[in-house]
Amino acid sequence: MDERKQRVLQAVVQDYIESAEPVGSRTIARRHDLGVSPATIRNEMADLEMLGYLEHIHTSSGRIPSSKGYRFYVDGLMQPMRLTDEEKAQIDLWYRARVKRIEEVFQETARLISHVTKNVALVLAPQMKKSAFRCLQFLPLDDRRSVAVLMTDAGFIENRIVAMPSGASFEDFQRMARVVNDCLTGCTLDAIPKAAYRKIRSEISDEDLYEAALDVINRALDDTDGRERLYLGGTREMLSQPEFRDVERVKEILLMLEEEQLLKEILSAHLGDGLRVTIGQENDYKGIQDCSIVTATYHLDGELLGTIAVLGPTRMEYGKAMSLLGYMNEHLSDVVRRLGWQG
Amino acid sequence: MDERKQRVLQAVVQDYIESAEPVGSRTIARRHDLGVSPATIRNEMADLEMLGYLEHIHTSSGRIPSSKGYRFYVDGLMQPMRLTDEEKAQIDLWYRARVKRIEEVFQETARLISHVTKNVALVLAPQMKKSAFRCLQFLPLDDRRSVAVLMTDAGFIENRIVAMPSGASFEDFQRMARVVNDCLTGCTLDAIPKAAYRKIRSEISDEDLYEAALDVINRALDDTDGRERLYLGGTREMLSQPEFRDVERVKEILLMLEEEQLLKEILSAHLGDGLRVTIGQENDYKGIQDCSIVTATYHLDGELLGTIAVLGPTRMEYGKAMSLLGYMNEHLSDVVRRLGWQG
DNA sequence: GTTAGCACTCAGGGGCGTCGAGTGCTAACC
DNA sequence: GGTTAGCACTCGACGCCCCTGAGTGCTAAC
Repeated sequence: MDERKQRVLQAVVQDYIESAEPVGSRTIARRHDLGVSPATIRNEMADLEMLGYLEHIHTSSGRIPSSKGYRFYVDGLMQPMRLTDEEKAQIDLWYRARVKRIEEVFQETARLISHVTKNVALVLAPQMKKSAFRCLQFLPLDDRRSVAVLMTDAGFIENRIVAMPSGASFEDFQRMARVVNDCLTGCTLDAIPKAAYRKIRSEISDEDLYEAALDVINRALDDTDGRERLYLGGTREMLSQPEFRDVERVKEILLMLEEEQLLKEILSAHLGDGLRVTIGQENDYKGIQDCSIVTATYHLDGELLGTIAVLGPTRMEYGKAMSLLGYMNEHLSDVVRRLGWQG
Repeated sequence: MDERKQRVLQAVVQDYIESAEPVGSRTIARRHDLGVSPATIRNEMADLEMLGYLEHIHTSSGRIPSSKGYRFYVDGLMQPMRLTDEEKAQIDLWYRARVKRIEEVFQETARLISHVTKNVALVLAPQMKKSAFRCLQFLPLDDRRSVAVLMTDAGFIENRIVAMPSGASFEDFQRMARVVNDCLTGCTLDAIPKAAYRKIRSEISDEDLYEAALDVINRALDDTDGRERLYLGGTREMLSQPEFRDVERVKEILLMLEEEQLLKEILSAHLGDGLRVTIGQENDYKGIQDCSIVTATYHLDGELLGTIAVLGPTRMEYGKAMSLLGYMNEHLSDVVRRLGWQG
C-alpha cells in the first residue's frame, strides 16, 4: 500500500466520520489537496476496495470504510485529536469539586465522557473484591435482622440486610464485627488468607454467628448482586448520531444496554493494557458488529482497577475518544489514589 | 349527553387506545354493537366533536379523543381492567423474594410497572427526612475524613463523606455518634426538636465537633443531594409505543426524563389522595401535554410516604395503569411497614 | 329520528421522469 | 506507464401524478 493510497484512505475515513455519508472521488479531490484528479482517486479507491479497506453499497454510491479500513486508519493514519482547553477545563473543574459519595465519581465520569463524545459511555468501577477490607459495622434493623455496612479502602461502601440467627443478639453481631475487623484489616477481599478465616473461627465460638459472618463477607463479594458496578451514560446523546435515526435500531441498542451482565462481559473481553480499540466486526458479540468500542483501563501500581469505555457506531471519532479516555483515566486513577486505595 | 353518545365516545376511546389510529364511524359500527348505522354514529360523533370530546385532524380522517374526552372516559365510562392472575403472580413472586437492599425494592417496582404497562414508570421513594432517625455511625476513611452512615427506620441508608475538623480524632467522631444516637433516636428527621439540638450541644463540648455533627445531619437531609430518591423504569418499553416512532420525540422525552428535579416537581404537583390521573393538556408542564400521568401515593397510618406513577401517551390503558398502581401500592406500603417504618 | 346515497377530502402507495452524485471504462496525453 | 478527460451508465432521492381506500358532511328519503 503506497503512500498515496494511504492518503486516500485517510481522506475517505475522515470525511465519512465527519459527514456520515458515503464519500466520492470528487469530494475528496475538492476537500483534500492530493494533487491528482478525481479519476485517479477513483482508481485508487477501486484498488483500496479490492484490498478490503473500503466498501461499496452499490455501484455509483460513494465509498465507506470497512472494519479493516478503520483498523488501518486507527493503527497508522489517525492523528490523536487533542482535547480543547475548554473541554479539559470542564473536566478538571468537575474533578476538583468536592466528592460526596464515591459512586458519584463514576457516574459523573460516564456523564462527562458521553457528553464530550456524543456516544454511550461505560464505566466499570473497581471491583470491590480487588480492594482491601477496611471495616465492617452493623446497624440494627429489627429484632431479626440487621444491616451490614462494609467499607473498603477505596471508600466503597456496601450495605446488605442480613438475618440474625435466632438466639443471636445485636450485641453478638457487634462482637462479631470487632472480630472480623481485627482479623481482616488490610486483606484484599478476593484473597482472604485461610489463616484469617481460622482466626475468626477460633474467636467466634458460636457456630451460627460464624456462618453469619461468612455470609456477610461472601455476599459483599458477590459483585453481580447490586447494580452498582457498571455506570452508563449518554443513551440520550447517542440519539444524535445519524446511525440511530430509526427507532428500531435504538430499541435494539437500548435493549442491549440493559443487559448489564453482557456489557460487563464485553468490557472484560476487551480488558487489555491501556487504550484499546475494537472495531465493528472485530466484536465477538453480534449485536454490536456495526459499532466500535474504545476501552481504557486504569491502574494503580500495576494493579488493574477498572475500565472506562466509549461505545458508538464504527463511524466514531476515534482520536477524540482515545484522548479523552486517556485523560479521564489519569483523573480516575488519581481520585482512587486520593481515596486511599491500597497500593 | 345521552347514553348513546356516551357509548359512542367509549367506543372511540377504546378503539383508539387499542389501535393508535383515528377511528371512523364504520369501524365503530362494525366492532361495537350499537344497533345503529354508521351514518347515525357519524352524526353522534359530529355532536361529540362540537362538545369538545373528540378531535379531527382534518376532514375525512377518523376521530381521536381530546383531553376532555379522555377525562370523561376515565371518570365515568372506563371499566377498571383487572390484572391477570399471571401478572399478579409475577408481581407477588418478586415481592416475596429476599430483599437485599432497600433501594432494590423501588428500582424493581419501577421495572415491574414499566414492564406491565409498556410505559415509563416513576417511583418516588419515601423522603428520608420524613422517616425516623435510627442510628448514626462513622467509618474511618483517612486521617482527615470519615464516612458517616446514617440509617433511618425504613432501612434507608445514606453515606456521606465528611471532613473531620483538624484536631478531631476518629474517636471524637465515634463519641459524637454516640451522643447523636442518644439524643435523636426516634425523632423524625424533618422535625428534630430544639431540645434535642440543645442536648447534643451540651454533651459535645467541642465547637468544631458540634458543627460537624450538624453538618452530617443536614447533609443527610438534603434530598437533592444524591440521585437516590427517584427511580425510573421503562425508557426502553416506551419505544414500543407508536407515539414514539420518530427519534425526535424520543429525544425530547428522554431529555425530560433526565431532569430529575423537574420530574419530582411534576410528581409533587400531582400529590393527591390515592389514585389520580392527569391527562394531556391538564398537565402544567408544556413538554408533556400530549402525555398522561397516573399517580398513586402510598401511605402508612395516614402519613404520606411516596408516589408511584405511570407516564405515557394520552392514549394509555388507564384502567390497567390504575389497577396496577393500586396493586403495587399495597405491596409497597406493606414492604415499607415490614421494614419497620415508624408509624 | 334514522338511514341511504352521494360528493368531497385527504393520506398513502405505486409508477414515472428528472436530477445529481458517483462509478467504471477507454482513449488520449505527458 | 501513470494520469487524466470524457462518456456512458447506475442508482437513490425527489417531485409529480394518479389511484385507492377510508372517512366525513350533507341531503333527501324512509
